[in-house]
Amino acid sequence: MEDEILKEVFKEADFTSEELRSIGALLRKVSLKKGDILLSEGDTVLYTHFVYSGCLRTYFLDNAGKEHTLQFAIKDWWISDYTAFFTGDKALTNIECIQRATIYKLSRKDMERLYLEIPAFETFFRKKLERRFMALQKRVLGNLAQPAKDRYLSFIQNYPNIQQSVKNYHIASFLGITTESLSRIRKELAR
Amino acid sequence: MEDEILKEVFKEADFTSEELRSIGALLRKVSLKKGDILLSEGDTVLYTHFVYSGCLRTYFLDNAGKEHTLQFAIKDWWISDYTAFFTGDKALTNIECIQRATIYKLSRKDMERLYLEIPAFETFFRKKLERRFMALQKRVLGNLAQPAKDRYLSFIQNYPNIQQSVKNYHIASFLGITTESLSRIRKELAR
DNA sequence: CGCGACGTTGATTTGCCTCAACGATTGTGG
DNA sequence: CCACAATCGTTGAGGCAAATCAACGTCGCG
Repeated sequence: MEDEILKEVFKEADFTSEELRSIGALLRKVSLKKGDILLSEGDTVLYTHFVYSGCLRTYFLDNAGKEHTLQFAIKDWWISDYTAFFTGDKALTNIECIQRATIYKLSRKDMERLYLEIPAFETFFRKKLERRFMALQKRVLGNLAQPAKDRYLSFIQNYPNIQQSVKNYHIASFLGITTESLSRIRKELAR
Repeated sequence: MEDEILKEVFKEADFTSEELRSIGALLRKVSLKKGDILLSEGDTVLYTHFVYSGCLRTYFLDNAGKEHTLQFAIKDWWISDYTAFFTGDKALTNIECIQRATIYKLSRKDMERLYLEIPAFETFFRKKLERRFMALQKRVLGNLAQPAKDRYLSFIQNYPNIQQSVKNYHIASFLGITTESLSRIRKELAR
């Protein structure tokens, strides 16, 4: 994997150049086109993925057949079915490429080894996890405390770059509303 | 701090007994009675807290004056305003003791030092964080995909021990519904 | 061009909220 | 230990935000 890309993946980390090299040797490039499924419900989840370009989403399919988007990922984000990735259980979600993407995958096995060998590696992912945790908590709070319109406004404010890459029905399924409701909200805001 | 308690706090961790001792030296016991406020909105959050006994809750107060419970914590759980604790920002939430409690607090400063000195300490909290992350994601999914009744059923199934310690209006504010709605749900389920 | 995917609009329904009143339970001071 | 108040939970009537169901534009693409 190319050096500039590797530096970008771990730009906030505190690695020596040898450490960086040995980590980079474990990342594998994957190219995806729009519509590709990176992961399906029921799969064993061996990898987490760094998004170098493009856009992906994790979604859950409920009993009624409705999709609920858990996560979007664009440049510089990591994406996986984390619950399955952390526990070893089968995936409950699906990951779909929604805009032609280049990603780099890293296996749980290699991560476990790196956690032991390179303390700074564990620090890097602990901090990533802290940030993801905060974002999720903010989302829970939004779901509890805000009506749909406010959640939509927060969304386009917090993820201006994602908004361009995704369809409105993806946003609706992320916010927990129907496409019709989102359409009406957007109409009202357009005034 | 007493050795048996210390062992319980870190029972899943892989520490040497010297490591355990030096960590234990940094934990401070705090006793709380029902109604005590451990942390208020606007505070600087210097500590995270291990609950040895009793029950606490983290809640957010919205503009309309409504409470939204983010987290309950009973025996063996850690509790804080994590967003403020991680970032150093002021707390946006409050933490209240809802059942006489004994807790042990650990400062961020000490944690940072331990992260550097004892890699197994970072592993311990990374894994804790992974579990918290999974729980939160499950909650987001529930909010998106389930009606109030199903969320209530999941709650009493997942937290049977907490249910005894908290009032119904605490549960309602956790589920994102009113006490009246919860009352009607319970009535319907009682049949 | 014509078809499928996406977004919009309208009519109606529904799950949950609001407001108000009233039991039940808990806690407390006399 | 009882009396009374405060807190907590329940019930009912009415309202609202968002869902459902159905139909119809519009855009992009094979």
